[in-house]
Amino acid sequence: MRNSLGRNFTFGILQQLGQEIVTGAYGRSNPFPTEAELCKRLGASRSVLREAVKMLTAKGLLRARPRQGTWVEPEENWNLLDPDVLRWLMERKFSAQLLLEFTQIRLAMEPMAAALAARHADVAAKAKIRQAMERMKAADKGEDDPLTSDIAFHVAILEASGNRFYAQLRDIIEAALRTSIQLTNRRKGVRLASVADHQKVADAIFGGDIEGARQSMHALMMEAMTLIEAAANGTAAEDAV
Amino acid sequence: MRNSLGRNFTFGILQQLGQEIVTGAYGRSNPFPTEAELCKRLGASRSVLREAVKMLTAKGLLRARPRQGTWVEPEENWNLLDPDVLRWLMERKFSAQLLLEFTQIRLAMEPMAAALAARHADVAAKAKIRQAMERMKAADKGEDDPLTSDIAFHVAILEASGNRFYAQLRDIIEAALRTSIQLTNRRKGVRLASVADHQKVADAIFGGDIEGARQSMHALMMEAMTLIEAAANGTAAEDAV
DNA sequence: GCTGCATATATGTATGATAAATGCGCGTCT
DNA sequence: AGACGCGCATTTATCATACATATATGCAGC
Repeated sequence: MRNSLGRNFTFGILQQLGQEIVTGAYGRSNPFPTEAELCKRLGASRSVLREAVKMLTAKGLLRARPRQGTWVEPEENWNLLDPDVLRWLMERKFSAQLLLEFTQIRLAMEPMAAALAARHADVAAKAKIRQAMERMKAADKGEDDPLTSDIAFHVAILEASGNRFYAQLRDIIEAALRTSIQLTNRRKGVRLASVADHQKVADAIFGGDIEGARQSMHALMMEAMTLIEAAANGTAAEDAV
Repeated sequence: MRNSLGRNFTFGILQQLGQEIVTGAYGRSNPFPTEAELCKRLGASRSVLREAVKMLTAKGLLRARPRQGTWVEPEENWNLLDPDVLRWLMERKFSAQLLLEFTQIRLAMEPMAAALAARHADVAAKAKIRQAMERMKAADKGEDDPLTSDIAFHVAILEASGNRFYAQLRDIIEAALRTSIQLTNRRKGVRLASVADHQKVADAIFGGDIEGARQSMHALMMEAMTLIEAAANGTAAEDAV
């Protein structure tokens, strides 16, 4: 039974190749194989292989031309904001540097999203934020999962912004948080931002306090950033172990 | 000769289907056709059609299951930050609202990128910014293209940030600017931000003035935002004509 | 040394056959 | 009557193969 990776065979090949590519498995010394070679190596027909390669092309990882072959695109052309690409990177080529760069994105976006949420959030959106806060409180008492409730909180705010682009960050922030927790957790019991700090953000949004929402979310992000910067300077040696 | 759309047949089908999808051509009343039907309609073989569909799947626009068929995903699952998707939207389903939401992203990201650039930019990155400034000055005198030189300026700063995610915004900002110019230009002679305002940003970056870079870029973005908000409120009727 | 044609090799396209997944309806058993 | 399960039909998924097209490379001719 091939279908063990979640969906279908093509999807599995996509994951495997995607992960291999982002980890730098193919380069000058080991160029990306030809169609026929990959088929043999992966035990796949040309159809599935080509479809997987096309998907990777669509994500900016590969490019192909007749006679010249298929090659891995330079990293600056990868669609880093594609959920799959970011997940592969985070899971297979995690580095504190990568997480730091990503958090710089969150540092810019999330305060703005909170401000927009304070301005536009409708009843349903606020209810979702409130619900996430409940989960965080429960998690604080050990009655819910801290990671997923934290994700739910940030996602709820992004969606409450009423801006489709901010809402789109949902998947990539989820991917990043889900893997980055490893780093911060590894450093003995460093606690993430407190429930109270999250509550401040929520309250500002509920009260329509635009600047308050922006600033309290900014504070939250700076907390995370500080932790990551410390880890980036501290775990280089540990990572090698 | 089929190869008139830039690359190959598959690529052309990808563009066409992508544009059709984002404009809402397929919905409840007109579900996405089956493989065989599309092949006939587009005069394409199953290979190219399936590969194009896979690429659209990779961008979050489509999803397929045996017996159930292929369908257009709800809009919140589209990868709006994929350059292709954004371009299709901007070119084929342009709206002031969409541009406004996108500019809210720029409003958050670009000041941060400028701040990072003021902090990290190396000699080469600064040279590129300087070069873009020269182009803008030339454009102001009618000796260069205003649009592409403006794009070059913003892209140079994004790349100077030293953050891969910010650098990745290059393509989507280019796509947005290239099409959005229509809107602002349509309103008789509204001028874009002045060369002097851009120069302020550049100078702050050259001088390592982090907060200055952030603030001057923020001012630049607010200028653009104001124009777009005005257009969003003003051109609704015009657009209908 | 240059031009241009032949050729080899990679991807691109076309097509037929078969497998697998799954909604739906029919029939059966209780 | 109702619940259960079996088989059928439909659509994508996969496989195999043939042929087309683009293009880097090298040889031939000047």
